[in-house]
Amino acid sequence: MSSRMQTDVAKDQLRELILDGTYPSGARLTEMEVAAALEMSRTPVREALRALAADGLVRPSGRGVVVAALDRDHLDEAYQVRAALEALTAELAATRQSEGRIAPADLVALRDVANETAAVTAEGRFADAVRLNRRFHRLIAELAGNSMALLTLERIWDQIQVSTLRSLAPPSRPAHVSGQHEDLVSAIILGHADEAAKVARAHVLDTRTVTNSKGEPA
Amino acid sequence: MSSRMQTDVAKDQLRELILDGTYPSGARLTEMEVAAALEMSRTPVREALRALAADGLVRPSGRGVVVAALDRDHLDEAYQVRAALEALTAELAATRQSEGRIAPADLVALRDVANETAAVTAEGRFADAVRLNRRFHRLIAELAGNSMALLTLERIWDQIQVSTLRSLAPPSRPAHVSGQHEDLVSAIILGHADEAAKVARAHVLDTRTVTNSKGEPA
DNA sequence: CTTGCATCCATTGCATGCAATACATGCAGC
DNA sequence: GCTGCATGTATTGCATGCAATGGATGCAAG
Repeated sequence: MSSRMQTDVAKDQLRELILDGTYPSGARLTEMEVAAALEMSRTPVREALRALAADGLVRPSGRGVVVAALDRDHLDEAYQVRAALEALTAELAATRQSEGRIAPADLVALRDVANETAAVTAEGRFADAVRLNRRFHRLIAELAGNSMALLTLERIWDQIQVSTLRSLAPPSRPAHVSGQHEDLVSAIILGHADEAAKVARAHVLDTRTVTNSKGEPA
Repeated sequence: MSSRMQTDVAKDQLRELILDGTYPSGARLTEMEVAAALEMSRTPVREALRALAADGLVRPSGRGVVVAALDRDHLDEAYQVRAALEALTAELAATRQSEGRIAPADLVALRDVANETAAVTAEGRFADAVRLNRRFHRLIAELAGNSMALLTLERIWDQIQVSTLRSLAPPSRPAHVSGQHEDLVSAIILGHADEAAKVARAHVLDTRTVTNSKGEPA
């Protein structure tokens, strides 16, 4: 049964196509179109679309579904939830580290990703930067050892990503963001749970301000 | 389209049956059984089961699905996420209150539910207490005005509820719990955001300890 | 040129058929 | 009596047919 059903294939492929902007937000998808594109029947496509709707990536709109985008208010809400959860994962990761339950190699990997993210951002490779940034935050969530938090965050990240795709802008202060990442890594490595939580929350809310405000001056 | 499809009916009914213990955790459900019980074909049932699986209420298990229960570790994870999110909603609700954006009647309603919860708990009507307790927490999430947080919490509440159904035990210190509810209501009414967050987090983690520990003495 | 309405048809929601398959059952060998 | 394998069967995953529906289209009236 677990042999990757077509439903799963369809869901993963559609998710990918939505998150990389091939199907931009607002695009209308019909079962038959997608079925034709993925060369399968309507049934698995239908199930995939419903699953994506449950994840908030598409939204039923009259006939068929459209790729969803959060409006400004809902995007703000998503960032608030994300901030709360990333504060949690950062805190948990730092705590585990202070208890010696995190492998040094994992911390090295985390720092490497942070550095790589800073590098590609500085180079202006924004698509790569988005991917690495997300990987950075996911690594922390994984270090937290809370699968429920990770799962919940993945859903929220997806929604934020699809909602901010069109404004695929560089951070206004790349060095600032990289510095925050660095601070977060340090707090985790040092096992400072409260500090890690504080930095993580501030970082997420800061990111929200940058990507989601009209004209916040530096 | 929005005219309550059979898929939705099936999902809601099954969710209800699972949450009230009619289908206890571990019970195996087959598409055909459910289809017969709900008097519809396999297709909408199938979609409902997949939706419930995405919500974590059932889990595919070989042929068919079984009603899911979180093991001790995952239940702990769920409580951590819940604590983080309820701290957020309490904080947001208090903030809105301090900004005068909450109708007095809503606060009265909140206090009423808290009192009623305390009353039925004291009376030993535990099933009612569970329902009211959940309503209490949901009211706060609604006052927070963050639909994403509310949605996320609903999912987690569902999973916790189905996982703790069998131990439908009274809180070991009902007055203690009621006092925490009271403190939370007060913090929100006074608009003390930080305090509300702190109390909410502590309350959830306290609940976890009580319901999820082996033999914590009173 | 715009507005209202009737018609049409694309598209969905649901039912059902069919093949694949995982699990249970029972039998043989040890 | 226990273990391993073969066979049978229940149940799924997917495809497809059919009726319902709602949005688009075109026409007529103002």
